[in-house]
Amino acid sequence: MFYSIGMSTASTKPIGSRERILAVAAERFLAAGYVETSLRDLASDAGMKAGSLYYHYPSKDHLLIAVLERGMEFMADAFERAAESLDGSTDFEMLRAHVEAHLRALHDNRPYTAGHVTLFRTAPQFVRESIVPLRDHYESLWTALLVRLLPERSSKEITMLRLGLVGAMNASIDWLDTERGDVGPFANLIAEQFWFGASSGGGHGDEARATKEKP
Amino acid sequence: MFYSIGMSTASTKPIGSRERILAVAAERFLAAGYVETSLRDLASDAGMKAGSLYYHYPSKDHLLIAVLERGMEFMADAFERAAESLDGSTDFEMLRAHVEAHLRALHDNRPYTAGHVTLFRTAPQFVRESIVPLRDHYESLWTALLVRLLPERSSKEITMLRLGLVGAMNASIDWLDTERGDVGPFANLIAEQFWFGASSGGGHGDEARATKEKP
DNA sequence: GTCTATACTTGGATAGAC
DNA sequence: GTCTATCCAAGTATAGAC
Repeated sequence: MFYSIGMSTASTKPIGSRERILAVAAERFLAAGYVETSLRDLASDAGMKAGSLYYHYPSKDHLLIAVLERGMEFMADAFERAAESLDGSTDFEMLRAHVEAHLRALHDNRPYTAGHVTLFRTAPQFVRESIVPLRDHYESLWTALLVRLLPERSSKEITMLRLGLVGAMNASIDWLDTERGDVGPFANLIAEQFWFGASSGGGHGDEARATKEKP
Repeated sequence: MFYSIGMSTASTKPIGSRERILAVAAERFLAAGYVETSLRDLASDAGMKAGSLYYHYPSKDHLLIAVLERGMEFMADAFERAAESLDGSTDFEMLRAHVEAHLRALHDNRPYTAGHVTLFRTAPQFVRESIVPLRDHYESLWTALLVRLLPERSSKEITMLRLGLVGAMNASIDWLDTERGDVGPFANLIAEQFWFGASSGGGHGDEARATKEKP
């Protein structure tokens, strides 16, 4: 089976092999797991034979690293783009915008980003070590945001809150079906719950529910 | 290497082989992953040879099923024990008690329960299908609790809130080091944040912070 | 209940032709 | 850049002795 981006006819500019391999790898690693995916599987998906993969990547590990790196790049880019043009915002608006950016980046680039959530923990040590710097960088962006929003919290509390928030957002990859990709309502719910709490069932300013219920 | 529960001398009643195999499997599966763990590894940890495992379990898959089942039993038991003796409690107290019960069960039986969090997603299909019923049952306990606490929420919102809350709690297995096992403060933080929101930095009733800061 | 020995399969990686 | 052919390692599972 061929990966179907730009492969329909020879007229559309075909995607480079290196990039195509990366795409099918992200897809397969996520769907079937890293170890369960053989290089023969990947080669088949990419329309070539196993041995040919080594012309583009030096090993299976390096291929996984490339997938995870790409995923982290998507996430960090989204965060930084969301950070622009938020100068006049309220604290909650700022939080909400970043939550939405995270969720959107997570789901719009699913094979790469969800792979990060799913595969990192069980990846070979060599792979994990290669990715840690990128991971740390992304975490530091969230830490800085939360410190800014919650200046009175201890750093331990900030860490816990960050992990809880990110954990809650990432848990959505298991079930949030973006069939028409509207993560907006869920972003609102998450941000609202994080900021105001679940017990305050909707009575805290219109901006919190602005896009939540559109009748 | 031998698993060290009750194996010091022949005087202490030795743990049965079947149970010992289960314990080392939970440990190894969590630490190294399911596929990365060979039956030879498990046998070595359990003090026997690979072939002997088949006297106790019919396959590697069944061994993983047994580990995950045990984990779910721990979790469900803890939830139901927490549910007793909570009749006169406030809503928040009830939530907090269940959060603490979940976290305590999660960390006190770590190899089994964390295995559930880590291994389920990447487990062979046959394994996943076998434990889905147990998983559903545990999720239904939380759903029922949240419905009771938040009667005005839609069922979709309840689902999202449950997944967010459980996701946040489960994320703690990656970093919460229970070196002297005090999950209490973290349970407070999670419950507080979920119920009152992160922005309300401590000004909402003493019961919320009762055990949080003990000077 | 545990051991030894082994059958059988699959996977990552390399070499050299085209 | 891709293919074919192949090497070598490792794993699950089985059979039968003790």
